[in-house]
Amino acid sequence: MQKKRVTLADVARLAGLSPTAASMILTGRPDTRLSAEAHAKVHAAAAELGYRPNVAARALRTDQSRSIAFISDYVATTRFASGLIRGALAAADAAKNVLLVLETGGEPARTLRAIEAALDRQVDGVILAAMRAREVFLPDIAISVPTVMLNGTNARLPISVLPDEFEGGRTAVRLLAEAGITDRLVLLGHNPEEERGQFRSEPISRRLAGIRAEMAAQGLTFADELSSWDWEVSNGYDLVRRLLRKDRPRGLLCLNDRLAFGAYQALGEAHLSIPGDVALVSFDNDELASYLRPGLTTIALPHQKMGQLAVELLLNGPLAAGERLVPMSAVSRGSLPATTS
Amino acid sequence: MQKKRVTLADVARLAGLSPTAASMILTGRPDTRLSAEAHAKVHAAAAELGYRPNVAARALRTDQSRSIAFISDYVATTRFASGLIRGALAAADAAKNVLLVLETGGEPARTLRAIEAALDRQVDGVILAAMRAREVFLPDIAISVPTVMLNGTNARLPISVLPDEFEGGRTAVRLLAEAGITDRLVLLGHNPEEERGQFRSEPISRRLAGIRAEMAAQGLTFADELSSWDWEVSNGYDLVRRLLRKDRPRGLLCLNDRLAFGAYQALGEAHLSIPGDVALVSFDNDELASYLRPGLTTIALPHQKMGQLAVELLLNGPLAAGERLVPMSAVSRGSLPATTS
DNA sequence: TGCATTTGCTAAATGGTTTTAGCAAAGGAC
DNA sequence: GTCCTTTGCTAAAACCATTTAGCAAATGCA
Repeated sequence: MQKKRVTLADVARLAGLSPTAASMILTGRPDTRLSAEAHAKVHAAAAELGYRPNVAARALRTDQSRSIAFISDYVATTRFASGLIRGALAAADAAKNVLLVLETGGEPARTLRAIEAALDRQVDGVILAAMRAREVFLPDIAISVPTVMLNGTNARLPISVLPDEFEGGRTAVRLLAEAGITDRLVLLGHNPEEERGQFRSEPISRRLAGIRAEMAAQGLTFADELSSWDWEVSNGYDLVRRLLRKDRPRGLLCLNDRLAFGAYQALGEAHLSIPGDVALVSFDNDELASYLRPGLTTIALPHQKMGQLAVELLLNGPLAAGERLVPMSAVSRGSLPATTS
Repeated sequence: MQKKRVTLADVARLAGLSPTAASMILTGRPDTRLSAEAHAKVHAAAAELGYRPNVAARALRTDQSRSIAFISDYVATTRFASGLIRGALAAADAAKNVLLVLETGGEPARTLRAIEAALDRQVDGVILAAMRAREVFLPDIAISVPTVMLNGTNARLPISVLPDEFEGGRTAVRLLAEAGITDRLVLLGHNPEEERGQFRSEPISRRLAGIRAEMAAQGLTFADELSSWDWEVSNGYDLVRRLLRKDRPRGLLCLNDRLAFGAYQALGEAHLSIPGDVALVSFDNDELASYLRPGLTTIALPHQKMGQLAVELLLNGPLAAGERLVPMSAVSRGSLPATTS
């Protein structure tokens, strides 16, 4: 007993006009010559019947579905990275679009399948997102709709939205310098191969480049650089524990918040106080940063803005090649001593 | 110069058959009488041309879009809750479906808009998800497709997938008892109104009910019950700090992992060791639990399985009313003393 | 008045698939 | 040889909105 869906023809009939007229009026065509009276009648009829256009029919005719695909390697691995989706969702919603979310696990075969599934559904655009910034796999298939990379790069698709890691790196160092932490400074998480851009992540190389640049500008040097391939909590803990056996740092520059959390644990065990004995600055503004005690001062990844920008780029095309860098801003909590100004 | 999309008519022409035949063969109709030769020719032609069906056209004709809507209050508020989406995504993908993700912020107006947007797009089913288990707003609109609640409840829509909180609560207490923690036991996060089911969350009431039931069964009582409206890290810290001023608990039963993390911080400051001085059990298996030192033993919310089940229910209909309870299993890390068996 | 233009609207085609109804040929029963 | 059934396939309608081309009436201009 499902009531049949209301179609445009129903609206037209009730308004005493043709479907043509109803369509033109409801889609708000600019140059039409239909009377004000006709407009009123159609709108009234549509409202009365609760008319909702059939998107499939419209898509068939116009090749536009008002939906865009968000294809990512992982869906919100970090709570914070889910900001990418959230930002995209908000921007899509604002433009009366809808997001098709697909997950690839980073696997080429699934990526291909995901792109095809999206294309089959007539999406108006594709966002290829990476939860952790890095070079992204792009299958060898022509994507016939506008496409942007989000938080990742690929040489074959030079349209991307990225955090401004270089400036972010500089900001972190500046924060330390401004807080008067200028010696016994240790870098946590650096990885030599990484820095040479060999592996993983071009954006992370930029983060390091920014750090180096600002260190030089401030005339500072690191007393030590502890490298680690993974950047998990346990790595931070192990590195700092080992460090504390020989040296006592004054400041720790951690390449992400999880490393910093590990550092907190090691410092706590050694009964060192933050920021009195050791100050910390970190990157990402992971959910963790606000949980720690004292709160962790960190350079935030602007995930939400990035997601939003990606959708806006797609929708407001045409797309120009190039990178859009979104600023990373410092979130000051308690892991740096208050500036004496 | 975009090559035009390959249509079914193209395939039929190449195969030397009618579109009717091609359609029947490619959709795998069971009772057709087309020859084996015809099957071979159509499949060959489709493969050669790289034919992909136009989902919009198919949706128009069949009212089925092979896509389902995942409408949630928040997208992955907790990193862990994103398991809901991930599970749904995996199950959808396995059935060659796609997920339309929409966020409502818990607002009635946005919820209504989201449902309409989904229905406009001919989704085959709707999942109404809540990131934090609770009573969910349901707008007064007829949803013409199969619908399930995920991690939330609503009296008007009695089809839901929920964690088995009652059994989960019992498991937590059993874990403590088995580890020999039977006195100076403190409950952390209980809220009297909550327990009476007045506010927020029916599922959480069940968690408490399970705890009470198993405590009684084991002949145990709580030495103290610390209540708090919010369950953030800082609440756990404050409560335990205050507790330590007068008492020293032997075991802490925390109602979620964030509270437990706060407890870790307070215990650490007081130089109490875990699990030697104080043992902890908690709920959720938030990402946090694995970061802590020692790791936090916690009763996991089976988010991924729940998301998967929700999609499977929709796809394998017909839907019977009722709750599907998904078991919560214990994840043992280091916050309980090893069992002496 | 006669012709051209503008105004206000509609008929019909279109998009790509599924599905209903049915056709022609072959085979079977008698 | 006739009639009925089965086999293998197709023509055409249907789904619903958009859009092109164009029609009839009214208006403008001389």
